[in-house]
Amino acid sequence: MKQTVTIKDDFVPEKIMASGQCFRVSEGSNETYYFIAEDKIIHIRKIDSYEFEVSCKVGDWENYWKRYFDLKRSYSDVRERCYGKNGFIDEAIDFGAGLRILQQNPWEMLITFIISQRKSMPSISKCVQALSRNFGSEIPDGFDENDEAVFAFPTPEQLACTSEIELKTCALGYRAPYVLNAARMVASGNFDLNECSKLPDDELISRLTSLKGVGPKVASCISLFGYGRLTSVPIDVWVSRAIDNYFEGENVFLQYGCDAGIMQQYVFYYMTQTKR
DNA sequence: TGCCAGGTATAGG
DNA sequence: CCTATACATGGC
Repeated sequence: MKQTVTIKDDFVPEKIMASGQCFRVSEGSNETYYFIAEDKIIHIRKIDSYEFEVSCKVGDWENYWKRYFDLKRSYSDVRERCYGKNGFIDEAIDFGAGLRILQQNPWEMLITFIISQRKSMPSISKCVQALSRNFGSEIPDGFDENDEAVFAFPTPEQLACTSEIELKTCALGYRAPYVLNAARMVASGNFDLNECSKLPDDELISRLTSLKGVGPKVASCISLFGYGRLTSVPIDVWVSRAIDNYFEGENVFLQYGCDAGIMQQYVFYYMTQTKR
């Protein structure tokens, strides 16, 4: 169903697509963006300053996508209250205005960020696409920017009954056993992702890092993008470089408290886009 | 061709 | 606690 929605806050799909938090987004013609999450797909196109044309299943906009895009939160308020504490962060905020932290599915984040280690963002997208196409279910009436069928991200059960050999056909390399183990742990009920959402931030991280292939950085990404823990600050090579070169080795994100994860995202986007 | 990509596990000090 | 090294794969 097509409908017009009003979003009176930061929302630039192109920036979100390039921000390294979701790997199932693509751009079609007429600046239309295709987001896939779980067993859902949405097409989004800007038609006016605050007006967007969205196309998705009836009810999904209200019941799913508004939460996915974190539309309850005012990111312009966040930018305003965080501005002025640090010159480099201010630059990153200005550069990245339009970004949001998506509230994605924890299972998808778990697998996606296990895969992400020592891979480029395009490579991660290709792996996720291959996993979905090979092991996920086709989304009924779902079509991408090339008018081709779209596949949902595989469920824990679907991945649990694959093999390392099969997974390696998706270019997972040495991460294949990590992914298979995580899938079996979740599918068997030995690792309950829903229960994890009840844990405080630090316990959530330690629970996640108990899985093979999940270290502090990957756990921070799952915590931030999958569980909406905005205090999480994933420190990857780019953010680490920013800390070394522009923050005199100090983790300046901590002083932003509940907005720290958002500041991290602005800095990551700024660093990667400008190749600092 | 060597280096890097949204790192982690492991061994050794 | 710390540091060093191996790890698959693809792009440049």
